[in-house]
Amino acid sequence: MRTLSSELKAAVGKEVTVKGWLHKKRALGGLTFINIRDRKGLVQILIENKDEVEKLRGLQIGTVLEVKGTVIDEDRAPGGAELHEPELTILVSVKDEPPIEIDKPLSHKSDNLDTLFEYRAIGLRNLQEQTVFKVQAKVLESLRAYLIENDFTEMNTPKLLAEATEGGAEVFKLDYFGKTATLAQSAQFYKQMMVGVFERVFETNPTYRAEPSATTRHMSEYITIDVEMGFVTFEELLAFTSGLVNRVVEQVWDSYGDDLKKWNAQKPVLTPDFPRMSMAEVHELYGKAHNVDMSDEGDLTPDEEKWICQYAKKQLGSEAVFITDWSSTDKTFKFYHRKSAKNPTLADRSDLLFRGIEIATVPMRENNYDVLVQQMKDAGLDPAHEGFKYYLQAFKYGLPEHGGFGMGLERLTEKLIGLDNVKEATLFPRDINRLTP
RNA sequence: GGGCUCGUAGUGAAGUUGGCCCAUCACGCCUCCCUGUCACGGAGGAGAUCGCCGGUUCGAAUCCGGUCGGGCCCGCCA
Repeated sequence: MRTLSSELKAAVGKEVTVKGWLHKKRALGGLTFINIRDRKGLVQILIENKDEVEKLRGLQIGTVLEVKGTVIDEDRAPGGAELHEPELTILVSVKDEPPIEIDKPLSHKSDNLDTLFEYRAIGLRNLQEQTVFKVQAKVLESLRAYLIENDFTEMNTPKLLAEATEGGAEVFKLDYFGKTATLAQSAQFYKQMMVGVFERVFETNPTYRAEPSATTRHMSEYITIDVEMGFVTFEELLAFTSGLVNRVVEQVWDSYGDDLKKWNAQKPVLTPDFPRMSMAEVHELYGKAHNVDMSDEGDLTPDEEKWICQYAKKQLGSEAVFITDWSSTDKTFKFYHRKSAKNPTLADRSDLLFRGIEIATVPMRENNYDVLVQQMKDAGLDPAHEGFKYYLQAFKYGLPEHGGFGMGLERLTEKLIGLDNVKEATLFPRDINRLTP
């Protein structure tokens, strides 16, 4: 029977067997301490027998071990217990030393990220590094729970598509049995179609963009938390999204608050329902503060996103803020967005900014078939095109008022922890320069 | 796509107004000492043709040209 590091304290006095990786060795002469890493953490083992210490000669960190020993209650040991009089069995001997540290903080300087990714499989054995992805898994777990509690059906839609028709981003093209296929730039069409079936749907799957971007916030493959809900008003949608982010933050800090201290991560200050600021308001405030005229800008500049988040934190008491009142007459308007009933030159759209970056677009969709077809035509698209045919079916045969969002999982993880680059929050990042490991 | 910037042992850094440098420091590694470490401590040691190619020079990690590979910002985009 294998005992895990987390179960050690409860097994005081017993003889147990632990299995894991040699994580650290400290030889003090007659005393040698080693740490064994397993999926729950570390076990400290005190070795006094010289023959047992000799078994490790020539073996490096990463060696897979089985250790039988007696659990001793010991205040001086991490976790309050350790193994004594151990008998070591080498399961996998490792003679090559790891290329990067696994027991010291790794450099996350932008110049060194390449090294981090080059040795990703080893570097992540570092307990501090693991935290990033434990947090990310918790983000997914908690938002999934929140969505399921709210009657959402989880689904998976195809990522291999016949053609790019959504517009906007560049897409990847690949050979598909002689035809040209594209990789999905979003689940947009499918999640809307499924509103007509399940009312509330979500998925957390990869999204592909072929944009030649080289920034700290873009990748060519990333996970989108795609959520779509029917019979919802714009206000209800924004409130629901606020609730989801709040829930994620609470659960992440409940589970990993201690580990996050090592990253100097501060728990986000949030209001239950995030504040809203209009695009015009942001341009004006930023313009005044920087003595520039932003009124002609349709979108937010990266610097505005950073600035307005600091403003919202100080003035509105929230590190998350919705930017509303987007134009419906410039390129930021997509044909599937809904124009505002009160003012048709604006769209019922909002971007969710968090800690200086856009983490989600949260718009209402045009659900009237005739209006949607007209907006397609206005955008220079052909509603009769095969790429739109199946999408439009859903509307023709009845789709209620609906809206949703696409939230970037890695960006959310990055900002929760306070990392500087979205790639640090990605297990194996894909960007314009990197396709491996 | 545009601008800027970086490349020195396995890792992270110093040196970059040419010569004190066949290259310095820390971590890691090897040998030895050390009975409570937990970023253990101490002594010693190995490990780098300074990304690559060419040029200038008596002399190049350092200057110049080219080239390869990163990074940051902007644009695109989410």
